[in-house]
Amino acid sequence: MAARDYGQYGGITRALELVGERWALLIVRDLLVGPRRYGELGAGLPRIPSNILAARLKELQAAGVIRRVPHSRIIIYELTDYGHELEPVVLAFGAWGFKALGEPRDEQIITPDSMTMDLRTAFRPQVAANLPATAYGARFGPAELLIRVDGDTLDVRRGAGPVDLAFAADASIRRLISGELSPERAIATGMVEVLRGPGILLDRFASTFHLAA
Amino acid sequence: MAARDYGQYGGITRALELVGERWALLIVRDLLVGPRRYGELGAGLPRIPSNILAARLKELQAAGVIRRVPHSRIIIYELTDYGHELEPVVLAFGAWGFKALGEPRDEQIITPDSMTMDLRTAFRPQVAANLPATAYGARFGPAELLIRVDGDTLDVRRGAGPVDLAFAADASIRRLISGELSPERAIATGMVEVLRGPGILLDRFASTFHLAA
DNA sequence: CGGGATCCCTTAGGATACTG
DNA sequence: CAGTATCCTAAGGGATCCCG
Repeated sequence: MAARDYGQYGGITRALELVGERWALLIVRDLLVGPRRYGELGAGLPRIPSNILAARLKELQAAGVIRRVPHSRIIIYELTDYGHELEPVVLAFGAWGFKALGEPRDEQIITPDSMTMDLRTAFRPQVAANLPATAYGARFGPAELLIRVDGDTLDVRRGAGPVDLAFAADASIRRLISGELSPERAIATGMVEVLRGPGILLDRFASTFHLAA
Repeated sequence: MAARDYGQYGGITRALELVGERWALLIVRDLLVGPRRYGELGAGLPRIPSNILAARLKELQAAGVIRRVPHSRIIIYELTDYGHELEPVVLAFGAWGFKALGEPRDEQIITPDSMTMDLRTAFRPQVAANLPATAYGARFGPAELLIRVDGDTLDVRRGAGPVDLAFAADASIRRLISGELSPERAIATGMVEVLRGPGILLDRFASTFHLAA
């Protein structure tokens, strides 16, 4: 149960001992979106074995990265302050990996939490600050996100709500964010389907969320 | 040989597929210090099995993170541009882990490359910019580093050279950097041994390299 | 039903030895 | 020096079962 060590004394080896095991950083990623229950974490991590999830939660707790909070009958997992300090690392790491994303393989899915973190990664506050406050409703397969941009702040949460633009997309949203695909062509080719509101707002979306290779 | 995937389409999962395997990020860390040969990498990664090192190098190469460069008879590994973009991530990750470092266990060693990266992590350019240019010679067990600070730039390399202050320390150097131990006490208790130059310069060192929990 | 624990099997990782 | 080859252990994967 103790994470395997590297026989070395240093910052990076220590970090890897704490969150370097398989699945661990993905648990942290999902908890950065918000506190989650055991079942929610399992649902957001496709095919993670239940025993591995349980083991990682114990290890992360022992490492002081997460906390186990019983709420009446149910149990909530949340990041400690120290765990929360991983946010810039996870975002930067995600930005790096985003650039290497190709087309999705068939068995790959998009979960609400992973999409939320990718949006945070691609968010450009300095651009958004000069644009009007906008609410987007985005549906990626089964996942529906409510994306609110106001000034230089971003708020993403699950579910629906009043929005200026509602659209449905699949993984090709990546090509919109990377700039490989223009908003016009995304709509014209049907890769992004506008459900409500003026399609021109997709331009604003693409300016707000941008991360090029 | 293909790294195991996570069945998910997103930036962080992609990053973990590329450099998330055990040892991989440590190889990247050492290559951030400079190009290295196979044997040098093995020496800097205590107890890494040779077959694992070979496997990781192939995977990292296939991932576009490192490059294999034959130089006449010998072979050099170096980061690609894309691999080099991991530098801020590795530094931030190392800073996070540094805060959780306790006392070293007996079998833990300090390698020149890991110490170099820890120094880069703890370096405070804005503080250094207001101090005179200084060269330190630091010996950590068998590893000897030449640390040159000039304005807001830092240069660390192996070996000796003309320095303003030469000192020997062990892993307790961490407590100096974290601020748990004052430079005066570090010298008084013998944890840091001044070999050459005025010991007062250790104050400057502690101001320049600081990373508190 | 949420939150796990247990089982068995597969595969990656570790130790050591060996080779061009 | 720069890797392969081999053997073995331990961690991960998948399904199922359990308990409050």
